[in-house]
Amino acid sequence: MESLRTYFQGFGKLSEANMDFLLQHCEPRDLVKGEWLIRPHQRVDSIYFFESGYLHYFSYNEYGERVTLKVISPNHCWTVLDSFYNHKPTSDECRALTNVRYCEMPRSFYDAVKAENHELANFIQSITEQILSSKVVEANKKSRMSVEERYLDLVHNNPEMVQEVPVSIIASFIGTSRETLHRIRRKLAAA
Amino acid sequence: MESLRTYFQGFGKLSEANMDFLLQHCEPRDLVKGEWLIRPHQRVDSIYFFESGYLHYFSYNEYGERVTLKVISPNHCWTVLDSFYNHKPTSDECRALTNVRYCEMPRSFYDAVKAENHELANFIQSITEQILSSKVVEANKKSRMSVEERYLDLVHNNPEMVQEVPVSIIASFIGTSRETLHRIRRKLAAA
DNA sequence: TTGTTAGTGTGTCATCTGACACAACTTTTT
DNA sequence: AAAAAGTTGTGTCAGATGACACACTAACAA
Repeated sequence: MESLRTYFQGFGKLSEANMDFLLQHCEPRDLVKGEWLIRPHQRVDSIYFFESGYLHYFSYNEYGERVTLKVISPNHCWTVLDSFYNHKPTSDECRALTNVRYCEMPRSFYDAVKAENHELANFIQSITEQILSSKVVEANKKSRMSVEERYLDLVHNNPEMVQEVPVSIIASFIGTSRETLHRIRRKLAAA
Repeated sequence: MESLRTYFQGFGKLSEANMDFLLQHCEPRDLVKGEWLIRPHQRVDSIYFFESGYLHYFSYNEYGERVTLKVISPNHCWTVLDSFYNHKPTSDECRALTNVRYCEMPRSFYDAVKAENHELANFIQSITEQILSSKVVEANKKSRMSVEERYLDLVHNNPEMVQEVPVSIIASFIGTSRETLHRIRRKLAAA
């Protein structure tokens, strides 16, 4: 739970009372490797914070091919925003790639936090703004990068993920085939 | 100014008094083709709403190549979020591709709106959430699409932009070269 | 232990793409 | 009107990529 406190502190100052109020309502939970966090066609009614482990967030395209949308790493908040904000089911899925420890904040509590007091409402607004901003910065950065640059970026910024997650999933995460990623790795190993 | 009212209404209900308060502080302005909205190394201290015309939002990579980050279409709000939220200069640029009519909401007013009353604060929070959600949905959608699919998507959803904006800029917007986009257009024209 | 399944390493080949070169056409400037 | 600058159409070619095929290894269950 302390990692979640640290995570929130990174977004700005918050009184101790409000911070405790926030943390009180986050349920700690576990998944074993292979379990689903999100099953297809369910509604996502919680925000998740991951303390340890990796998850695979994916969907299927019109040809039935699995498409990786994200590999979720520890120490981040995450949810299926479209489903969470708009109370609608998602066709996406999310499965544990390793054993996972996480916290769950149900929507009812998220709404309660926003209504509790000004400081908490502003804090949530600030988090939303910062996540939005970093999403856009990240998307811009990625749009400039080649597959090889994206892989090197991953090795540099998230070496543990590269160890823990199958090559085939990392390949689809960075937008290429298993074979092409393998060529890149072979080339880098030779150098 | 009515198009801005319609745009805001799309995000949910808002009392007439608050809607007027919101619209009162948006300054209508113009750009002629080729003028800069954002110059390199400036700080972006406003949110913009575009009523007509197209703009080119771009930066330069480490090799001095110009990279298109977005082609901005009418009836959307936009700003350089990282610069706006964090009060820091941006190295990006934004230039009018055609004559442009737009409204400007300075940060001072954005902050005042959030502090004005609960309804406005919630309204801003809701807009931020919806934009964040649609950003993620859009990024996921684009990650699944080939260059040709992205072009067809553009022709379908924004045919006017394809008419008004140079092919070379559309090409870099959808992440390919001028020549490759030309091949795609030739192929589609033949069919 | 053995069989099964999932994941990885590697070669071949057809196709796609980017870079370059240059001609044709448009728009803007002088 | 002439010149200059910007934009578009097109061919060639080398290099990158995806699809396929198959051997090999690791993980796991019977």
